[in-house]
Amino acid sequence: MQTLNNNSQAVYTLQALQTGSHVVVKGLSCFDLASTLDCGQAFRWQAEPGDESVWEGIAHGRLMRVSYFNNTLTLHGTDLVEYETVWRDYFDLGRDYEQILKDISKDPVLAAAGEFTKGLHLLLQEPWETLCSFIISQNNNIPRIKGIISRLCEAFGQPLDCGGYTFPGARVIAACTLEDLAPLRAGFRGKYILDAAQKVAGGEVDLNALYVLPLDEARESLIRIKGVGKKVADCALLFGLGRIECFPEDVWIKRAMAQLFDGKLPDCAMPYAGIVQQFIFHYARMTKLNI
DNA sequence: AGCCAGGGTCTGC
DNA sequence: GCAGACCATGGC
Repeated sequence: MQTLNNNSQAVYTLQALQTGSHVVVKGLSCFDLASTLDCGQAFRWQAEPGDESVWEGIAHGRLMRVSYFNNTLTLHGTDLVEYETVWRDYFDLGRDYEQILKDISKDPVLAAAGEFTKGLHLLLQEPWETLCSFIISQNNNIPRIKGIISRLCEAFGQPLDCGGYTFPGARVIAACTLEDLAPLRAGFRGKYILDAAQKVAGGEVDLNALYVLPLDEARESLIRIKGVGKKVADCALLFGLGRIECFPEDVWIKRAMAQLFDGKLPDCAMPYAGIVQQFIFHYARMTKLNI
């Protein structure tokens, strides 16, 4: 079902129903939990052992258990109000990915990458958690990023009734010393985490302003933080603030761009740059570009 | 053992 | 503007 919002952009509306303490979203054809939750945009999701159709993670201060089967997404332990205020946007369920796939398939390489990664959705995560996570990501590998973040949450987050810990707020981290952060084993990134927390908690960097600031100004604001360059800033803007015009270029993307696209993103991808970036990243890593 | 990991900073040209 | 050393840590 499609309707129009006040910007005259097509809005994709899926039927969501509440059954008991679950919310069920039906008719979701272009969706895949494994590639969405384990493609290096978020670091706190885990598949049920032996079952890639059920995942558990903590976001927005809540433990969420999701499953996807037969074009139906089930969100456990929530209600329609929370779905509409948090999870619909988090899983980017208001966007028509079939249409995106159709549009980018004008380019044959993107068609292949899009088909390969079909179902991968962009996640709209929380700004501070995303910024902090991608500061930790620099010159690092995904398993170790997950470990550092896990220790960060356990040490400074709030325990949840059902297990696990929330991602600690910037204020909590800002009150720490470098020695407090030592157990995280974040290496040289510890001082960057502290500077980010201090600037965010102190209001020097206003993350909520970044939703609407012109892109270059938003980027400049983030780059004031020590340890934040263009790539980390773009990741925070894309994954934490939904700025899909960002196209973060890490080592994999640089390799893929040179090898697959002769350095230039095809025009048909431009309206969805950040989303397509995620397709290319996942495609490049999974195939190791041995084509 | 040595290289690499969703980079950034600092120095020196 | 651009190259190169360096930054901590852990997996392979």
